[in-house]
Amino acid sequence: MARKVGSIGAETADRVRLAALSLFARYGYAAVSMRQIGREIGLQAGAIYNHFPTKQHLLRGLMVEHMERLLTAWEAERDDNLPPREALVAFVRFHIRYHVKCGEEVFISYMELRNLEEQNFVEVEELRRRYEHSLRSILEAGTEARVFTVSDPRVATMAVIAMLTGVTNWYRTDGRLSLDEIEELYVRMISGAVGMKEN
Amino acid sequence: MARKVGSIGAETADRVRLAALSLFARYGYAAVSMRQIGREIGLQAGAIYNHFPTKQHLLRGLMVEHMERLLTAWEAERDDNLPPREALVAFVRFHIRYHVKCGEEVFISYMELRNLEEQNFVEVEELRRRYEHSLRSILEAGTEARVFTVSDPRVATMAVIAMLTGVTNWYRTDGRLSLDEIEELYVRMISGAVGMKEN
Amino acid sequence: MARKVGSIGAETADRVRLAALSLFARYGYAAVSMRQIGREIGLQAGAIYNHFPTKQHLLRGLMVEHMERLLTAWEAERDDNLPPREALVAFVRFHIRYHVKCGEEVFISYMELRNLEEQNFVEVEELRRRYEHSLRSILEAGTEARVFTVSDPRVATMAVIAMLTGVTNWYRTDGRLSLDEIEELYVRMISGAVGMKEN
Amino acid sequence: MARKVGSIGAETADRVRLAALSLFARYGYAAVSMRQIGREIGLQAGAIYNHFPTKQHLLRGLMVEHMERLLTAWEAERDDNLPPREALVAFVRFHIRYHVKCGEEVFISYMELRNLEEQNFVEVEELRRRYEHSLRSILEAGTEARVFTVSDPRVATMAVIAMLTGVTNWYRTDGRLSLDEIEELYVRMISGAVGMKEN
DNA sequence: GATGAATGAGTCTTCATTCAT
DNA sequence: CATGAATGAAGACTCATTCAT
Repeated sequence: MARKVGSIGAETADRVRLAALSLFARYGYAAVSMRQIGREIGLQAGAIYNHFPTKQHLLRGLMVEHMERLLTAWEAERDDNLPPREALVAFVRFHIRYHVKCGEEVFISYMELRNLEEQNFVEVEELRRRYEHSLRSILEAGTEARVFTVSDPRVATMAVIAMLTGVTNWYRTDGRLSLDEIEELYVRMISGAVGMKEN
Repeated sequence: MARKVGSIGAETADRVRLAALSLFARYGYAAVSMRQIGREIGLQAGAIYNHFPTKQHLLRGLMVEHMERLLTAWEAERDDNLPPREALVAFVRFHIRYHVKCGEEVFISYMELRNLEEQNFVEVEELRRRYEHSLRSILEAGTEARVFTVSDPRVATMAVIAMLTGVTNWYRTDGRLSLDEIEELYVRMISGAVGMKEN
Repeated sequence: MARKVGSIGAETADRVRLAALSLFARYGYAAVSMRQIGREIGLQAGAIYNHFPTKQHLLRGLMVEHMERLLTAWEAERDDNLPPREALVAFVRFHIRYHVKCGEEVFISYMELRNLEEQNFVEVEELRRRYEHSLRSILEAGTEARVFTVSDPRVATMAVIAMLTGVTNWYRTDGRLSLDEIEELYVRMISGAVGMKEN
Repeated sequence: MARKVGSIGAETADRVRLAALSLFARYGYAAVSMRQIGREIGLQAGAIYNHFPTKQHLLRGLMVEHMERLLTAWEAERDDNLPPREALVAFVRFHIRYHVKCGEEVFISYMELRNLEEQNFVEVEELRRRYEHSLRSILEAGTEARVFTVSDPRVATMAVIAMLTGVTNWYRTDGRLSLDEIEELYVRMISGAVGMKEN
């Protein structure tokens, strides 16, 4: 049988993406089959290939698009004129706020790196590098301005990112703490971690 | 752990474990086949079943044994009489030192949780909870004693663990920094993060 | 066979036929997909079904039409009043000249017989039988007239056809020998094979 | 379930080969599935891969081994001291006798050439070239010795081979003519085709 | 008449697992 | 305890074909 009435290509592609995202996050890329993705949205596995040439393309798309959206959102929000203290706070708040909204994307972006083929891996890593570089610049500027006491900005960058991203592992919309409270907690902890001077 | 002469079976089981560990870490549990594990050590896939009843048992074993070794090592080293400041420093140093030594175990213990069958998952999570509880106790004690300024010990525990475990993602034996220097950096950052009083 | 202006449909059908012919000859009927044929001429696979009801019809068409054109061409050229010697020479020259012009059709007409459904197979075989019967009649007439020395006209027919058709396997337009020279060589060899008396 | 009692590897491989040969000959390589081959001999498709790494290897094996057996048989029978007339007769008789015994191998060796991957194709072609070269040498020697009247030995070689191999297309063990009679007919026709002098 | 999206069956191949030897 | 051969299910992907638009 042919096309279901009213179904449009782009719409189906989006449903596939969504199903894949959710399944990859829950079971892992390698453990999820095209059949399973199709079943989730009432499609034969083969039909997915009308929208994505391979399973790998599907994964790459999810990761690259996530990273690009993240970068775009950060570019829109960052303010390079902010002094280091305020810049760090802005980054921390942005990172948490943005990441808890798309926990699944974040999760697979860390977990499925090894399932990316070389070329796609390089592409995603470059995007990540660009994002994390923002934080490093802030830490370096603050260190130079003697408002932070960071011995090794490279290590500090990774430490802060690790701490921040960890939030997505336990954050629940209906949890004990509001998003605002969580942001506040992390601003305090990270301020301390980088040895931020009180004023 | 020297093997007695003739205990060739246990030796083979160990070779399987080692190969599986390395392959699971590199490619992921779901993406690694029993044939691949066998090939790595010159064995037919079928022979693995003389030592492990299923692939899932193999994974469970790696994860449970890792967590148990970790707990045992920590039990041996912890000193509950230490005041909070010193206890925290001891935990930080222990965690880093222990984890960088077994990056692969740590990696799969985080990555492959979702590939554990329910019962095994529960078991591993309980072990992890016990380990992380040590840190939480230290943070709570230090907060109560007003030597730390931690607003939310539960969140702080997860934040500190996330930051610390992140080290295994980039640590290289022959890297720029010695293990000692790295421990020092993290002691400083985490001391700051928990608002440790200077004295 | 000029197409009337506007008869764009028939034109598309012809492009399909041409593409299918070429692809079937190169890769074999079973190994060529409707998508591949469509791609070759910038068409979606589905569009082919506006012109041919099934892939099998496409194959049948190519083979039947080839055989019919061959028969028609031979009917136009044959001269039943020719004496056996001249008739054989005429057949040899015609066969070679005609077959090297449509190597692909000849090729698939031999190679894809087994991919024809029963009914289509019978139809094509009947056409082939009719064509080859011309040669057999010539050989029988010549034998009766004692200008050929053929022990078994049935076997001789198949032997001559096999020898002649083999030309299409190696003939190249720009090869070492001209078509005329090739015809001459085969006339000599086949004359010998049928024991043609010198005069 | 594991191995069926008594089945041995080499034996199964042979049964696979035989089934594949027969099916490839009847339906063509591309049209035959591994399932079909397995079904023919009561095996799951997957089990075939215990004996042949790919379907292509199976095909290559059938063709290469056929050509090698053919060459070996001819090497055992040829006698380079025979004068051209006798040598040609020997070749004709050998070719027919050998080829009618393995019609399926011969058939796929011609039909499935295009389904061989480049490297395998080259290998098979080289074997074929070596075999056909024997005939060409005979024709050239006979021409030089003026016992044959061949204008172009290269073309004559292909013509003779084509005529001879055609036999496999219609030969039936229980046919009208005995193998001996058929050999006799072809010796006469081919002697004529190469213009063999009567004595 | 063409497209693009869909189906359902099929492709080759790999998988975890079993078991006679 | 290991091998090698097997099973049956499943993997990603392609196929001929259909049909609403």
